Amino acid sequence: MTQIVDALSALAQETRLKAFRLLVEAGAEGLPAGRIGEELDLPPATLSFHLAHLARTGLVRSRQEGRFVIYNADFQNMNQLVGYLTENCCGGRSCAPTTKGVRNETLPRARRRA
Amino acid sequence: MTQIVDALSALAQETRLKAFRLLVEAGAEGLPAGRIGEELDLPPATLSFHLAHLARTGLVRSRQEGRFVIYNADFQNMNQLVGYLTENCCGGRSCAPTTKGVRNETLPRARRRA
DNA sequence: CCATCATTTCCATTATTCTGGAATTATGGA
DNA sequence: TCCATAATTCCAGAATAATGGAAATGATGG
Repeated sequence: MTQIVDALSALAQETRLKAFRLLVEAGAEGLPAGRIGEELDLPPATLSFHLAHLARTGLVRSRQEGRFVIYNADFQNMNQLVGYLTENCCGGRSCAPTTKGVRNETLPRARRRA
Repeated sequence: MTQIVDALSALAQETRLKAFRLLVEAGAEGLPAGRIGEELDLPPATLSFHLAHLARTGLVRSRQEGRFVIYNADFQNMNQLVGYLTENCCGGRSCAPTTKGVRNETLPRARRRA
């Protein structure tokens, strides 16, 4: 539960949510910290603070590459978070996205459950 | 985005997450405030503070019923939150729930009666 | 109305989080 | 080595959130 709360609070902040979305867009390769700071127009200390926060919760990982530190989203952990919410906070209902375009073929066929 | 951040931060707090889960369990009928305070062992002012927080974000609704105020989870809004996360924060990956007992490669969890 | 119970509001206190300048560490190149 | 660049840590102030006692509001039955 603590882990879940931590992960939620990591995303419950505009700057961090934006940063995380950039990393999601960037995919597995990730982005150098500075690139994120540039996009979000953040002073380095503030940027570092937020990236560290995301990293502490496991939603994000970092690796050194040359003089850059590359961050990337950890999709596995993000999956677990969404999984938790779906299972524990949706009362057994689908909680699947209902937005246009995207049809959830990824869902394992929600077998009826009376 | 503000809405999403607000909803996330509503859940990003242990007391509120617990309260919300109680309401999810309780389903559409909901629970009187006092019942929640009893379960979570909270002084009334603290309880009210957190319920109001959840209600402000729309994750929860309340109605007066006799001398009780009944709270219930708003599954529609919760769905939207999960939908947002799935679509915007999962990079197109499944992020799908394992509905009921189904095991997913990355989900080490289990437990919790069906 | 009055007593009582349920809940909220008020308010002060404490705790936590956010912010960013300045100093520091790390890396690579000339 | 020395310099430039990338990023983090240090630190302190500002802002926001959580806590809960006490008083106020609201609802119901007598």
